[in-house]
Amino acid sequence: MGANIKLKPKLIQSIDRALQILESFSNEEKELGVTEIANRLDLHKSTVHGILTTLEYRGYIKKNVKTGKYQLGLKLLELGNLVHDSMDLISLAKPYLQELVNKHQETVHLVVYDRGEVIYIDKIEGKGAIKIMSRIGKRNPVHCTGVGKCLLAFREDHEIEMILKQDLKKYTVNTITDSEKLKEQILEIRKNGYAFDMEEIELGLRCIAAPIRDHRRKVVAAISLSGPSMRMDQERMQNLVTDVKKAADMISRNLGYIDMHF
Amino acid sequence: MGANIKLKPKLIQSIDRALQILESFSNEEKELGVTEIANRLDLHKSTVHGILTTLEYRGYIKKNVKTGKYQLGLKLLELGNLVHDSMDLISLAKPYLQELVNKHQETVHLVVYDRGEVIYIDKIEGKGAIKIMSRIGKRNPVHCTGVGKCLLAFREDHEIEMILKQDLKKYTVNTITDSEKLKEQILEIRKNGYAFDMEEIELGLRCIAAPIRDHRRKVVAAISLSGPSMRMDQERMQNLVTDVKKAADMISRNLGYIDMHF
DNA sequence: AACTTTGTTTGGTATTATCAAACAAAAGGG
DNA sequence: CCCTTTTGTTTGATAATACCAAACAAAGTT
Repeated sequence: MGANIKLKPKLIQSIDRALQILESFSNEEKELGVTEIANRLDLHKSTVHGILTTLEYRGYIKKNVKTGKYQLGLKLLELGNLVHDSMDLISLAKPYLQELVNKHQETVHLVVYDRGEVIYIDKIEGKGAIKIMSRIGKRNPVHCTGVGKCLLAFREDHEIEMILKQDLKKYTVNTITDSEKLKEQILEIRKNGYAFDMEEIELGLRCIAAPIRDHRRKVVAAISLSGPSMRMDQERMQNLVTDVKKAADMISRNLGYIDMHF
Repeated sequence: MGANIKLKPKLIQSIDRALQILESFSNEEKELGVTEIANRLDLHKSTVHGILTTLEYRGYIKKNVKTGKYQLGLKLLELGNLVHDSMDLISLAKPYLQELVNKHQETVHLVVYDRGEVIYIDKIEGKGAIKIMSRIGKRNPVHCTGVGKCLLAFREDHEIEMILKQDLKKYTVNTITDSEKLKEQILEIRKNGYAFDMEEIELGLRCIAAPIRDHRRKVVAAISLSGPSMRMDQERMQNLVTDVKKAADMISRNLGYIDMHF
């Protein structure tokens, strides 16, 4: 669970269960039955039924009358859109991300940092046949993604130390699990203003990432351009750095960031 | 509440309250405090606090450490996106809607029917200075919107009768509140395959709407092109009908609909 | 610095969510 | 086609749990 060291606070059981039910749905499992959910969360089906009734009444769940199963409701589309619209960052960054995609035909991500993890808040796919497995709202660790290392590099020292102290889970042979080595790279990233991910979370996946700063010069987000290793040799990656950094800088400027170099 | 005749079922209080809290947020009120919510929903602040803690733990709510107030969380972005992705209709319709917007520079909507009401599931804004007040996820009555009348016209007769029997709320001087007159119009819409909204829900707002059918020839959605009356005179509207119908037909075809006219 | 207003924590109480069991309605299989 | 199995729904008794109130803490305001 990343650097989320927070202890589980006193939760309201029924609400917590309701939220867990919502999260049981996924792109692979768009429809779930009562007993299916009950087994998964180890609850009684009558309990699940009651929760579903409440969720359905408010539009968070919809029952498919044909199959009798349940699926996520349109209320979530509404609330999701509300969140989307409140994030100025997304709409502001969109044109620059689109430009990157158009020019290089690789998938681009926009992410923010949240409690020791990275959250994808926008994504534009390249035309390439190879799709990157990612999803808006998805969380990933910081130590093995380009954007993650970018965001980590500009956090406060004590927070970095905290992450480094924790167990750096190994995802591939390239994942950096040695905290000393990661620290070195963080210093590099700070100096250069960009990061690479050399198949550190998934074999065959490489990316270039760069940080986004707001008007207070604080790093608040990061973008990345990812592609399959076969298209991402060292030389091309080095060439892409300029464009990725430029896009990130343009977004920063739109957030009120003023470059002090002159 | 439209034709939603459903009685309030036995709801789980705490969950229902939690959902009501989520819905308290809006574009105008992105941040709310504990007591603010408590007063609004007539709950004790300790109760609200407990619910918020649970919602926050799961990421549905995020506390702004600067202001101390709460706002909607990124988990809703994730779930909203999940719903979005499961609706093939949206992505499938997008290019045709975009084409309409590009050509006519007016706002376009994509809607579905749900329990006697219309729900907006996508929207692309025109470049025009006058913005249409609408929002993805918003519900509107069927009797006074172009899309609503479109969707109603192709429902089963008994459902139409049910809607007609109900009180047709007056929104403007142009709102059709006479069920006989509405019935006549519905027959017209069935025959012609498109509907007008002549400032029936909001003064100064007109639109052209057309139905979308799936592979079973069933009307499952509708689109509309809306604009301010000053740009929407009778002549232009009549001219727009062709393009709106054409876009709707193209989307229908993408859903597997096969036209039997030949 | 005193006073509001706000968010948070606490624990007793009664409401309420939960469980189990029985029912109903489909689905599957012989 | 009927019987079996699985699934969704309803019920009511019980104990757990969400709720309220009151007290506390921390800001914000005058």
